[in-house]
Amino acid sequence: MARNKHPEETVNFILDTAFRLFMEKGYEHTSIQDIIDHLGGLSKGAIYHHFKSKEDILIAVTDRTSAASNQMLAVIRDREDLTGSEKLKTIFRESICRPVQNEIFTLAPGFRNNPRLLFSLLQNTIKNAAPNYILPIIRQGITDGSIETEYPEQLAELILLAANVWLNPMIFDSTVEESCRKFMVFHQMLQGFGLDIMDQEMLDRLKELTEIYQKNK
Amino acid sequence: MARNKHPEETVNFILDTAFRLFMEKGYEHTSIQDIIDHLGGLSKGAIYHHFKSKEDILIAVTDRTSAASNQMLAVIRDREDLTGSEKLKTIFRESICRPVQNEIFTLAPGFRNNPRLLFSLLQNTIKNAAPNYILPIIRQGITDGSIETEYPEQLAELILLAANVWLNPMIFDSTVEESCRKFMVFHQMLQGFGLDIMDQEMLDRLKELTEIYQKNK
DNA sequence: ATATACATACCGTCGTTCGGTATGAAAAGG
DNA sequence: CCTTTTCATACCGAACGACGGTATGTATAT
Repeated sequence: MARNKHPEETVNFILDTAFRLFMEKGYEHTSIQDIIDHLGGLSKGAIYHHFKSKEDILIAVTDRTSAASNQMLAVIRDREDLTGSEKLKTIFRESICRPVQNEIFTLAPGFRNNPRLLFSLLQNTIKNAAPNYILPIIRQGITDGSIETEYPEQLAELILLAANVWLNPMIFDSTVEESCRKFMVFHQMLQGFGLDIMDQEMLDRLKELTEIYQKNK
Repeated sequence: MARNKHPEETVNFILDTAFRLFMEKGYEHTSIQDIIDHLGGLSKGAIYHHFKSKEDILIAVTDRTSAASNQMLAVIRDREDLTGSEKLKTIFRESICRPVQNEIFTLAPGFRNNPRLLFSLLQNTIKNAAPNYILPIIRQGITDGSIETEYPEQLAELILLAANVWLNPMIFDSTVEESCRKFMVFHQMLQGFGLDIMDQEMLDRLKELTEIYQKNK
């Protein structure tokens, strides 16, 4: 294949392809040759010129995916017109309501039988999202009186794990009914921490995403 | 190596060795050859005579590990002298207080950087432990008035995920301080569901296990 | 005698490496 | 200003070692 004047296009092309295959077949069941075959002419050398290993591709894929999400989180975190509690609510609404989720949820089976991808999601949740975005918001909530806890770091982790992992229909393959019930329990759990931030709109959207996923799996 | 008159000893030997290596090096970084090298004379033929694949070994390892745990869960589930709430408390105490945990927690790094092993723990928690052991107890708790919820299936999942995964120092590599704080948040979460079942003894034991793990990692 | 416990030689595929080519931009020379 | 040289970079593809897995052989227990 001819040399590309804009190599970042090639990199993005590889990442797009790898992400799709990782989601469809799982990381471990996607070989480098699989990626090459879906790259339309590009070779093994091209891949190993831009990435140093298969694992490196996975890291780049997840970094790129979480970058978009992180930006949304940062914007909400840094707003000055909301209480801590209101910021959390805004984050949950944004997270499930943003249209890009529709695409992702069609890339079934996603995280089922995909330990590596799930693991990287877990890592990103605990090492990045919780301490850098949720924790400052909870701290603000403590200050402005909208959240009460003695352990903001741990609350951030628990809430985010429940929301991002347990409540994610792609991970535990929930039916619409199960998603709905999980949502209610999650709502109750947040109330136990003094947070009343889940509403009907979010539940409806969660049902919608669950349906999209169930149809494509 | 000579033929063993009691082949189940060989099977157990293979499982012991594989489990140790999976915990120490991770499933993906343990090759069949690695296992053979630690088997003292046994060959690849022996392994593939008793197991049909590497994945099959992993399944057998996790089945055997959870079998012991399941038996304890079954005994407590079927007792007739305890309320649902009391059974949950007994399970949590037993889970962390049983001495066998000391051994397991020395097999660091355990689940860190070990997606497959963590994944099988997650699967066992959701597909087996929650519906077969915790759910009946919660149902009983609803009947006897010691637990209140409209969604017993989901509450079982959430509680067990929080306890087995999030609270497990081997998985998220918690310090003693962090374990302690997680315990308090978990306690608060359970209280939000009307359950006041965590006590000082459990916290002390959790600290102890965390220390054991931290020293061996 | 036969089924089983194990050994060994071998296979295809995997991720990765590496010597090589093609290309284009910048520097040097006219 | 045009040409030539230089050099970094994009990409190619054969080859490699290690891997998981299999086929076949052999010895032993029942």
